[in-house]
Formats: sequence, C-alpha cells, structure tokens
Amino acid sequence: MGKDAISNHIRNLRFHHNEMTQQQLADKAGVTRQTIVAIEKGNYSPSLELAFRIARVFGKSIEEVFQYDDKQ
Amino acid sequence: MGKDAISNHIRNLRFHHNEMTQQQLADKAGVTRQTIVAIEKGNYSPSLELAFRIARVFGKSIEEVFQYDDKQ
DNA sequence: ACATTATGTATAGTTTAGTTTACATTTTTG
DNA sequence: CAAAAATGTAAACTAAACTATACATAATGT
Repeated sequence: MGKDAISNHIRNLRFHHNEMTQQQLADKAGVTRQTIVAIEKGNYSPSLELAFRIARVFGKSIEEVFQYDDKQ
Repeated sequence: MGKDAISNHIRNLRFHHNEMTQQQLADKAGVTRQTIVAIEKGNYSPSLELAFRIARVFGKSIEEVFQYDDKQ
C-alpha cells in the first residue's frame, strides 16, 4: 500500500502554525480531512497540485514540506 | 481532461541539457516516454514522486520545473 | 460524568496518473 | 530523396490519489 518513497513534516508544521487541526489544513488546502490524514500518516503521497497547495498553506517550498527518500 | 493547474518548463530544460530527448528523460526518470509526452504537453500533471525525479534529472527544485497556476 | 473536539481506521466508489501498444507525422541525417 | 530518429496522438487498461460515509478512541473542557 504505502510505497513510502515520500515522507513529510506536515504534523510538525501544523503544530507550529497555531496548532492548526487536520480539518483546518484540509479546508485551506481544499481537500477532505481523510486526505490529510492519509498523507500525514504516509499512506500515500499527494498529487503535485495538492503538494503545492499544502506547502503554500505553511508558506514553505515543496522541498521543505515533503522529502523524496531515494531508494537508489 | 487537462485541468491545467500545473504548467512546466520541461521542454526548455531538455534542450538546455545536451538536447536531451523525451526518451532519455523518460529513462532517467524511470517512466515511459508517453508519460513524459503527456506531462510536457500538460495533459496531466505528474505525481509528487515523479516531479521529484524529473526535477532531480535537471538539478533543479520542483518549483523551478513546475508552476502551480492559481485559479483563486 | 457528559459533551465536544481532534484524531485514527476502514471500506467502497470515483477520478486521475501512468502503462502498453500501435501508428502517424515531423525532424534530422546520410 | 530515403532512412532513421524524434515527436504527436489515441484508446484500452492498471494503479494510485481522493472522496464520502461511518464509527471508534483519545484528549479537553464544563
């Protein structure tokens, strides 16, 4: 299921942003809470479009929010 | 079909990298040529994972290769 | 103790990314 | 010009992202 090539710092970023809840992040990113849960837990990685929107919520670059973990 | 929220500079980047062909980029990114064609033409946007790999081929950040065109 | 809010988990269904195969058209090279 | 290489297009298929609904648990507050 989780291919796990992509990890992220969403959970930490939420807490550094006024204790933003999953629901609040979901609303700002324009997706459902389930999508945030799944991405935050690493069940799957977001589309590029959603990655842009999430990064924008935190005022960060995509690379600062998501990491591509190389499997060589 | 194409929602067109994401645009990119892949075509220009290929020509600035030793006239790299679509097939060569596809091989380096680990996908088929059809996938490169579709992304380059904007038929659809890549997964976040593939966006990372394509950006890496060109030694650029994701933001330097792909642009999120806000529809407000 | 009770209500409320935030989070975790699961499953079925829709949408979109990506593959495969195949062929047509354009560009490059001998 | 003719051959080869590069690019465009298309359709049927698979895989993965995302939604919707539902319920369960943990934490917070009155």
